[in-house]
This record gives sequence, structure tokens and C-alpha cells, in this order.
Amino acid sequence: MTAAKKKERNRQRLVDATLQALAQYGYADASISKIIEIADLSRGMVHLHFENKNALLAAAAKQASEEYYAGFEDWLKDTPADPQARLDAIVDYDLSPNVLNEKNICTWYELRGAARTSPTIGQFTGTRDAQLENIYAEIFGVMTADPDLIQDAVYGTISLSEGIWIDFMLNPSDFDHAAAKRVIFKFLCGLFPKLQG
Amino acid sequence: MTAAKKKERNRQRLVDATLQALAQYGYADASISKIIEIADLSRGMVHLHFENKNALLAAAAKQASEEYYAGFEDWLKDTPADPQARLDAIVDYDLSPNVLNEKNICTWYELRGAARTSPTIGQFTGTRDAQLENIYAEIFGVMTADPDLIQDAVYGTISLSEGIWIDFMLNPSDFDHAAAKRVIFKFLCGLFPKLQG
DNA sequence: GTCAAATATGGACAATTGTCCATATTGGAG
DNA sequence: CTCCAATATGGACAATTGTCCATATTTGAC
Repeated sequence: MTAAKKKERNRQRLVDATLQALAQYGYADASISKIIEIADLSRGMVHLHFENKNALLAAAAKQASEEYYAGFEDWLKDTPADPQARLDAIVDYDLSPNVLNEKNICTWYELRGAARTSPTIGQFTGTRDAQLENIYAEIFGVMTADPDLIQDAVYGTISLSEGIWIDFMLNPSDFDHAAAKRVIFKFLCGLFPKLQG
Repeated sequence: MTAAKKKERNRQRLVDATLQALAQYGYADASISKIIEIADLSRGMVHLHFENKNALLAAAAKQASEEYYAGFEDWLKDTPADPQARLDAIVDYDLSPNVLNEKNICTWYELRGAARTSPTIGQFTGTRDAQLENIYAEIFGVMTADPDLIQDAVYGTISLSEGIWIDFMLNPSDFDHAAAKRVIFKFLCGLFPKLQG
């Protein structure tokens, strides 16, 4: 393996270890000591690859955000263009183990909390949120010309998903996939009676 | 002022300062140094009133939880018993500045994150959640006999409120009260067509 | 094989953390 | 007023934090 590849691999290990530490210990206790222990690398590596700890956290936030969309596009690539099918697929994706697993959800919760005091991290949590809004807005735009309805649908669907993720985080073992999907579609059907629930 | 009263007042200042520090700096940076600076008390006071820092955080979580319900009962005390009026009042309460203000929402977010690794804190965030479920379940129980519908309504309403609170936290200046209330009632009307909304 | 550059190691460092305690101040019963 | 217990102060303490650097190892061009 070339030197550049080895270096890149270690950088990646640091980012992955950071995400795991966030999920496992929370933002407050995701220290560099814990991160390098998970990554099985030495202390100096953080400084070699990143300006400081906050830059490492930002890189982790960036990756978490990008992973969501990479999986998203892959999940939807064979989905028909009609709104019903696409909504169904998106909701399934958001409730699939790709997205809805303890590590992902907890990490995201911690990063969002950190975003409040760290603009560098907020940049990445914010863009993920904005992208998701656009995706929903596009689909709902096919179903209605009423901009207020589109806005309500986007806002409601995202908020509802957000709340469901938090419920999952607080009580992963009790989580009821079917109920979650059913509730989201009950909301959507209330707004768009044409949809099948 | 008696000695006991002065002591109790200082204990209260510690708890209040803790909640403020959580909102202002986040759980990770809400150190004892910051807390006593906000409370304008000396370092040893934490140990006099609480076994350790975690007990102080737990007391803060307890108070935050209880304040929610104290305000809740006060807000609803003159509300008619019919479901429509009560739901309207509850949603208004959850969107009122009593509940939906930056300090409250940020504090709650931080405490919930901390609850994940601290059972002592989780105890209080958990009971608040459970109480809220009961309140909603009781109201929906008046509107339908279908237990599945009740469960979906409770789950959806709480998740949606939760998501809306997070949206507020992430973007308090852009928050649209009217839209939030409208979306919640669109959800409820989808489930219970009899509702006006 | 040689050697300079790139990469990695792990300890040093000041700053800050939560805990604890010796001391000072205050309150109120006698 | 006296004096002891209750309350409050602020510094000491080891542990841990994030940062930085001297040293070691590895890489790959020559």
C-alpha cells in the first residue's frame, strides 16, 4: 500500500472512531484519548490530519451528512418517479437500519447539539437539513401547486421524522417500525387525500 | 431571613444556574466553574447541597420536568373538558413562550442527550415523557374507542411536537408559530375528521 | 543500498475538570 | 453577649483535557 493510501486510511479511521465515540460516550466525553483508543492510533495523529479537535468533529459531521445522502440516492435509484412510490421509499429509507440505527441516530443527536455552539459543525448539520427539505419540496411540488401546502407538508414530514428518530434514540428496544411508518403516512394522507396510506 | 431559608435559596440558585449553563454552554461545557460563576456562589456549595455534580444535574432535570407540568396545569385550569378545546390549549401551551423559549428547549435537548449515559438524569426526562403520553391518551380516549388509533395519535402528536421543538432550537429566529400549530392540527384532523382545525 | 521526506509515535505541557477539605463567617439558642 | 453548630468560602488535589513537539519509523526516489 502506498504512503498516501496509508495516510488516508488513518485519517478515515480517526473520523470513524470519532463518530463511534460520539455515539458511545456522547459529545461531552468523546475525548481525543477515547477517539485514538478506538482508532488504535497514536495521540499525534489528530494533529497530523486535522488542525484541532473541532476540525476532526467537523470532518465527522461532514461524513455523517454525506453518508446519509449517499445511501439515500442508492436506496432510491430504482424507484419510479411517481410521488407515492418515492415517498414510500424515502420513509422506508429513514426507517431502515441504514439510517435508523443507534450509532447513527445518537451521533446525529450529539452533533446537532454541538452545532449550537460550533458553527463549523453546524455548517454540515445545516446543509443536510436543507437538502432534505429540497427533496421533499420537489416531491410535494408534483402533487400540488399550492406553495403553502408544500411548505406545511415539508415542515410536518421532517419534524415528524425528527421526533420519531428521537423516540427511537430514547427507547430503541421498544421501537415499532410499522407504527412509525403508519403514522407518517396518516399525516401525509391528511394533507394529500389522493395518497394511499 | 432564617438560616434554613438562606440555604434553600442558595440550593435553588445552583439549580437555576445549572439550567442556564446547560442552555448557554451545552452539557459538555456546563462545568462547575461556570455554574458557580452564574450562581455567584463559591465552589464548595455544590458539595454542601449535592452529593456530586451528577446529583446537581439530576436536580436540574427534575425541576425542568416539574416546571413543565406546573405551567401545564396552570395553563389548562380554565379550559373546558371537550377534546377540541383541550387539544387546542395543549398545543398552544407547547408553542407558548412558557415552553418554547431558547433556554427551555436547549436545556431539555442537553438533558435528554445526557440521559442516554446517565440513568439518574434519564429518570426525570423519562417521567416527563410518560406523563405527557398519559395526558394525550386520555384526551384521545374520549374521541375514539379504537386503541390503535389512540396509540398512533399519541405517538404522532408527541413526535411531531418533539420535531417542532428541535426545529425551533436549530432556527429560533425563523420559527413560524402559526405554521407549527397549523401542521399539528392538520395531523390531528387527518386522524380525527371531527376536529376543526 | 542510501538518504531525505513523509508519516507515526508517545510523552510533555499548561489549562481545566470534579472532588474534597481546612478555614472563615454566620445564625440563633442559651 | 457567648458560643457551638450550620453554612459558606476558596484553595489544594489528582485526573484528564487538547495541543504541541522531539523522536522514531516508514516510504520511495535515486
